[in-house]
Amino acid sequence: MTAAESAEAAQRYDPRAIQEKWQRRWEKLDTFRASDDPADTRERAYLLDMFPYPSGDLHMGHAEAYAIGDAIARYWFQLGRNVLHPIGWDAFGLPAENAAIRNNAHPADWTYANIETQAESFRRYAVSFDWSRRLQTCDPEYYHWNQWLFLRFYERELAYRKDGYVNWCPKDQTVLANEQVIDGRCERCGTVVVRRTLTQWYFRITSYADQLLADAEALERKWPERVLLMQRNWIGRSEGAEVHFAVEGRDEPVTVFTTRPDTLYGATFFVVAADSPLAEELCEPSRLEELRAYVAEVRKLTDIERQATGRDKTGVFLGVHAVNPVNDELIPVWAADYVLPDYGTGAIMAVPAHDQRDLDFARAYGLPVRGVLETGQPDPATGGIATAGDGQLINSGPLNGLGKAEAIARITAILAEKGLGHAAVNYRLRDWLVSRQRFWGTPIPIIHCPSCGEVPVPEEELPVVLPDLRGQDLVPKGVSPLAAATDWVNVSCPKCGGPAKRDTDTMDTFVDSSWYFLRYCSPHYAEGPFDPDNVRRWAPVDLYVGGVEHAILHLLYSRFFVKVLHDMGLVDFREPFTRLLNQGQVINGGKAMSKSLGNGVDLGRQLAAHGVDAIRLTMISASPPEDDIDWADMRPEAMVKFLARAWRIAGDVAAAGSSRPDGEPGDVALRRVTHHTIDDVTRLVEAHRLNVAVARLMELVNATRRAIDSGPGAGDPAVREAAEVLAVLLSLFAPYTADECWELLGHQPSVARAGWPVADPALLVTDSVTAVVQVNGKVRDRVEVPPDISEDDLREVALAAAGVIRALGGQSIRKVIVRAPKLVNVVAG
RNA sequence: GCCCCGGUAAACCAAUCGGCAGAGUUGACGGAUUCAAAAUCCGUGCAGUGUGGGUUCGAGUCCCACCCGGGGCACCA
Repeated sequence: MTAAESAEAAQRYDPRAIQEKWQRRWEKLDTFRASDDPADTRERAYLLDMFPYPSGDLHMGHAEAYAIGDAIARYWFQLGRNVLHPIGWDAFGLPAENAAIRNNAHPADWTYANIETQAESFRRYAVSFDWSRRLQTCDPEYYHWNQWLFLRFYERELAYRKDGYVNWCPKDQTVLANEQVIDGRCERCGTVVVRRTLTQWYFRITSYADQLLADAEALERKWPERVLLMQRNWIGRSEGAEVHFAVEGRDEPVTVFTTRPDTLYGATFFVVAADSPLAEELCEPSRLEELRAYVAEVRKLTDIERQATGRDKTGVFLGVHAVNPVNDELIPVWAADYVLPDYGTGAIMAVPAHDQRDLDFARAYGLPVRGVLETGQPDPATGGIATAGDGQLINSGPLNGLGKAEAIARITAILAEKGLGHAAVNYRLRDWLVSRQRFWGTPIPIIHCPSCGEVPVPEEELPVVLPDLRGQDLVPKGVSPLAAATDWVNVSCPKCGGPAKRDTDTMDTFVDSSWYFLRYCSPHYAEGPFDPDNVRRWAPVDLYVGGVEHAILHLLYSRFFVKVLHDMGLVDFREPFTRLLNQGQVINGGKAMSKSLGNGVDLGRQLAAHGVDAIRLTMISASPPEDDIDWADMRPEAMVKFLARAWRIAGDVAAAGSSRPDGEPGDVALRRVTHHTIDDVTRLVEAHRLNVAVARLMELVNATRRAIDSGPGAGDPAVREAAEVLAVLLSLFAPYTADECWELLGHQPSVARAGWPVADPALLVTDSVTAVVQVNGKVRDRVEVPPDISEDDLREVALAAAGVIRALGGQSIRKVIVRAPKLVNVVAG
C-alpha cells in the first residue's frame, strides 16, 4: 500500500473496524450496569424489551425491536438516570424439545447453544443491557419460583384441577389455552385443534376479570388503544341475568344466562349445547340413541367448520319440556350445535322473535315465534329477521308498555323476589389452562397420593427438577414424557409417607414470562421469586417494548399475575407495565418473511454488509416505531452514507485543531441550528418519534457540512460544538460511530456517558419571523416581523404589503384574521 | 356482520393548537471534481393529501358517507 492509498483508507469510513475496536473497549467499561444501591439518588428508570425465545440467531424483527428500546434506554442513561435495562431468555418450550428428539439430544443443549449465539449477537448489536442480570427461565434457579408461585396460587384456590373440554393439538400432542387457539388452529404449529375431555390444571384468571377490565382504564393513553381494545374484547364482559328453568324429570332447575331478560315472555323453546353433559342428562331415555348419534356428528366437525358463518343450525328434540318461570308455560328442550358448552351455562332460553340465531333455528324446525317487543320493524316470524334492538314490551304481563331498560330492571327484580333468578355478569374469558403434556417446562409441584389426594410439594423440597430425559424419551405420546420417568414419578407422600406419584404435566411457558420482569430486579435472590425491596424500587416497568402479537396472551397473563401478587401483599402496584410501545413488524415485499415464501432476510448478512450502526439506523428511520417496515423499500446504504458524513465532520474538526475557548462561541447561525436540533430531538425522543429525530440529525449534519465547506470553516468553535452535539445525539442510534466521533473530537470514552446536551434558550428565540399574508386563504405575500409583534401592528403591516394590495385590486375588505406572529388572512369580496 | 388503525411526490416518510403541503431519505436528472469511474460536494424537478359532501376566513388535520389496505372480534346467548 502506498502512502497515498493508506492516507485515503484512513479517511474512509470503515464500520467493521470501528465495531471491532469499540466492542473490545466497551467490555472493559461496563457502562450500563444498574445500581441497586438504595443510597443512589439518581432517578430510577426501568426499560424492558420483551425477552427473546432462543429459536436460533436474532432476526430482522429483533433488530428493529431492540434498536427502538435501546435508543430510549440510552437516552435515559444520557439524562443521568439509574437505568435498569435487562436481558434474559424465554427458554422453555416445544422447539427445543422437537430439536432434541431429532438430534437424540437434551433440549438444554439446543437451548443454551442458541442463547449463546443470541447473546453474542446482542453484544455485537450494541444493546445497552446490564448483563449481570441475565436470566434463563429453564434454569432451576428460575423455575423454582414458578413452582413456588404455583403453590401460592394453589393455597389461594387460584390454581385448581378440573375435568375440561379442552383444546388439543394433535401435532404437538398437548393441550392449549384458549388464547393459544387462533381461528381454530394451534398458535404455534397451525394444526387444526380438536376437543378432548381431560383433567387439567387451571389458573382462575376469571376471578380477576373485573379488575383486569377496570384497571385497563388507567392504562388509557399509556398503552396503545388497540391493545386495550383487544383485551376488552377478549374479556368480553356482558351484563344480564341468570334465570332458573325447571325441567321435567330433573330435581334441580337449569340455569341460563341472558342479556335480554326483558324478552323472557317470548321464550318459546329451550336449548342446551349438544356436546355438554347436560344434554345427555336431560334427554328422555328413549331418545338417547338419537342424541348420541347427533353428538357424534357434531363432534366430527372442527371448531372452524362449526363456527363457519352461514352454516345451517342443527339440533334434536330431547323429549322433555322446561317451564318458563314467569308464565309456567311448557316449552320444548332441544340440544343444538349453536349453543356452546363452555360459554355461560351451556344452556339458553330461546327467544326466536328477538334473537337471530334462535329465529334461524325455529324456522328450520318449525318452532313457534312470539313477538314481545314492538319495534316498528317487520314481523320476524314472516320476515325472518329478528328484532333485537329496543322497543316497547307486549305480550309480557307486568312488563307490557315498558321499554327495554325498564323492563330488564323490572323483570330482574321480579325474578330475584321469587328466587327464580338474579342480575348477573358473564365473561367470555375462561380460566387459563396451564398444564402441558410436554417435557421442556416447569414441573407442576403437586404429588398425587391415593389416600391424601393432591398434596403440594413441601417448600423446602423445591425446586422439583426435571429428570434427565433426552432423544426418544421425549417423543410425544399423548401423556407427558415425565410419566415414563418412573424413578422421578414415584415418591412417597409428604403427608402420609405412603407411595404416591408426582404430577407429570409441565406448566405453560406463559407462566414463566408472567413475572420475569420482577425477577430482573434481583435475579440472584434466593429467598423468594424476588426481593420485595428491590422490586419496590424498580418496578413497575416504566416502558415495555415489544410486538403486538402478545396483546392478549402475555400481557393479559402478566397483568393477572401482578394483581394476584398485589393481593398477596408481595408488590404494591397493580399493573406491571406503565407504558407500552408496540413496534411493527419487519416484512419483505409486502409480506411477512417466511420460509415458504423464500423472502427471508438474514440479519447477519445485513450486518456484515452495512454494519451494525447502519442497520440500527435503517430500522429507526424507516417509519414510526409502531408501523411495519417493508425491507424491500429500505436502503441501508443511505445510512452508511449518512454515518460517513457524520464521521468525516468529526475528522475535519479534529484536523482543524479547533477548540471552544470561553467567550468565543462561534458562528451564531450554526449554533441556532445546533440548539434547535437539541430541542427538537429531545422532544421527539420523549414522544418516541424516533424516525423524525433521525431526520433532524441529518439536517444538523447537512448544516455543519455547509458551515465547514462554505461557511466559517472546520476551525470555528460552533462547528466543534455541532460535531460534539451530533456525537451525543447519534449515540442513541449508532453507538459505534458516535463513540468513534467522540474520540476523534478528543474526548474520553464512552460517549454513552457524555450527558444529554441542553439547548440554550437564547439560541431558540429568533429576532424575526416570517408572517404569511393571505387574501381569501391564498398566500399573497410574506413579511418579516418581530416574534412578539402585536395583532394590531401585524394587521397594519399586512394590509400595507404589496402582494396584498395587488391581490385586493380595490375589493373591499370584509374581515381580517390575525394570528400573530405567523399569519394574517384578509377576507375580501 | 361489528369494532379499531391507516391512505400525503415514482418509493419510504414529515407537516405542535385547523394557519406557507415538504424536514429527512431513496430513485431520476443536471453540474463540480476525475484521464475515466467510484467516492465526495453542489443543484433540479416531481403531489394539492383515497373519493364525495359538510363546518370554517382558512381543512392533510374536525364532522358525515363511501372506496381501498391492514388488524381485532364473531353462532358469546
